[in-house]
Amino acid sequence: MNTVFKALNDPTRRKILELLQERDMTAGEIVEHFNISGPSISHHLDLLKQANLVFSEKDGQYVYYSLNITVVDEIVKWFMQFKLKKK
Amino acid sequence: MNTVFKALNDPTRRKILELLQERDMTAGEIVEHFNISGPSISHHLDLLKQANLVFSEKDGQYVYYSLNITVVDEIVKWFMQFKLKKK
DNA sequence: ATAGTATTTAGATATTTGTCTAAATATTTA
DNA sequence: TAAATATTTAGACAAATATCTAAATACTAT
Repeated sequence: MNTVFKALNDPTRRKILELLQERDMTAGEIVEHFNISGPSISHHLDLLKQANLVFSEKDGQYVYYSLNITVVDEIVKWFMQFKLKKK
Repeated sequence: MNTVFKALNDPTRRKILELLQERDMTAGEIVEHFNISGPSISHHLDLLKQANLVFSEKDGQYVYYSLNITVVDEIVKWFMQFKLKKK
């Protein structure tokens, strides 16, 4: 849970999630959407992976990134405790 | 949204939210739940307030803190985009 | 008014974080 | 095999963050 909130605490990483929500992309394609160096984006992708928010799959010289929605369930569940218990 | 994710990116602050979900508390009561100095907790409460995650109300020499759930709606909505659009 | 309690503000410090460039690794193509 | 392309790793650095102690502010009670 720590890694998830950490991963979400950056506008660039949240934007990456929104991009991947449209379609899967290679690291390079993701880089093109930002004015940030490749290595920096690579680092962001690593943090998203550590948080289990994205998958990565190598295909030749490319690496495809895609969303992993299963963790979103956990987060929403965490927030729901605040909605529910307040009467 | 930035301030919200920032506020959530700390275990102490998330614990404070969970405490307040049980009942409203004074700053001092909150401090008792942690091995962290009063000023540090005060700073955490300030960040939670900036994110509109908590209210504070002064009553005599005490300051009562309570949850503000309205922001939770926005966050859940943000996460829902990932649940919905993936077909 | 003085002393005591509750909380916040100020300032300092060590750690974490986001970014960069340069270099390394992996793959494709000429 | 050599050159080109895609991506990650390594190392450096400035900015942000969590924490502390000391001091300031605000209120209560003797």
